[in-house]
Amino acid sequence: MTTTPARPRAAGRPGATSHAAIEQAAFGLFAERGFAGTTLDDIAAAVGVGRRTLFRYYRSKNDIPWGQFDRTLDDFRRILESTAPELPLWEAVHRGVVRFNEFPGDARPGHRERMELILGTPELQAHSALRYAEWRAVSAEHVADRLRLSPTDLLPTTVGHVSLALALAAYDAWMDDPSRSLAGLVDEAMRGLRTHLAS
Amino acid sequence: MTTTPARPRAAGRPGATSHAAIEQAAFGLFAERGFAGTTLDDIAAAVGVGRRTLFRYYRSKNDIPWGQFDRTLDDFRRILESTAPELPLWEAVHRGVVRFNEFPGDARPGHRERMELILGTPELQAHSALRYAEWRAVSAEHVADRLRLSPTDLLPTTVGHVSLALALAAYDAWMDDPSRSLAGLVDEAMRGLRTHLAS
DNA sequence: CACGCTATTGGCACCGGTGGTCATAACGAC
DNA sequence: GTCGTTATGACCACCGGTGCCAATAGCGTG
Repeated sequence: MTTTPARPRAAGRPGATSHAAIEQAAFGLFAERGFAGTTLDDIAAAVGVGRRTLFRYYRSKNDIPWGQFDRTLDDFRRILESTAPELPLWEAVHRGVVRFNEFPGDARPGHRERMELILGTPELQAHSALRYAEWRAVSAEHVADRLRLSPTDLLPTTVGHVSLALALAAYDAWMDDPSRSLAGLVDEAMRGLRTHLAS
Repeated sequence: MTTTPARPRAAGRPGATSHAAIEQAAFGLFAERGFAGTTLDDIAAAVGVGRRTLFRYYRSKNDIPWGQFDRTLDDFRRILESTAPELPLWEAVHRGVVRFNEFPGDARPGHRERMELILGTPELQAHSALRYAEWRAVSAEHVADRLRLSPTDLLPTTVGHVSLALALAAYDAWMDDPSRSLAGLVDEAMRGLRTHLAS
């Protein structure tokens, strides 16, 4: 879980590998043989490390494609906190989601490969639900903060679920058409929803 | 998968059990020892069949709590089809979701037990994502039909995701407060969302 | 009533992911 | 060099899931 620690000075035996090395080896194998077709033994061998050691870097095989998601969540939290407070709440959250999905050009291919793997593999789709729950909690907390409600109240959780819904709809569309911008699709999904509900 | 077949005349050897019997035994054990703490051997023993046989009634352990979900999906489809065509689309879908979540008083305790298990068990939360995808597809198809779009277009998938989002937010709230009506919570979530987005 | 037909059962072997334990290796500090 | 610390990797056991196949139990027929 803890990403490759950028410890000031290491105390004991140094790690035999790193998250980056594992992910690189793993993604290579996944691309070659598919996710299910790649065993942990394969990955361990490719990394040059014991199979048991992999579990000290990732909680499970399913966690490997998600990488260091906790960091990503911190980013999202920071983005939401930095939205202009004078914006209507819905728009603040929405812009946060959009910004969260803006990737610099060079990060895009890697991100796309990752998401294709995740969204195209049933085991991983299922596993993602747990990650999404953490993501929703972040938006729900933001909404609860601004409205002085509890994060478990109906409105904050609803906004959390709906924000995720828009992002996932955008991802679905992005999978169909890589040429579109992800952030643009999130925006379009929101416009579609508002129009849909406005009648 | 196929629910206990109501075959007109059986040809070969009769089944040794039924979906109902398996679910009953399984839910009993889950309540007693938890989902993870119950092995398939336990269930098989309780039902009085071989472990191997369980897999002919349910694809996996995770599928047992969901029961006959395909039937439920058919219900949902029928409910959507029977909504008044003069209603604005968003409202038709919304009412469909609300009706789908109205349970007759006597079905409620069982349904609640089932959903508590599902929503409270990480493995099952994850597995549910696959079920939700089928559910979303039903609403997306309905929207696509009425708008003469493809079910994979952005608006239909968005509506599918958002409808599910509202239902799940309602379930979250229902878990916190069993005294509320589920359908009422779906309705309240939708009202909250419309207000939220209207500013 | 015996016979064959047929669908279901259930045992068995096997794979892969996951978790526990423990001896051991490699480093920094003293 | 010794000690404390930390990560490693081997061994083991468990469980879910799958392919294979022989055994089985009703049914309809002759």
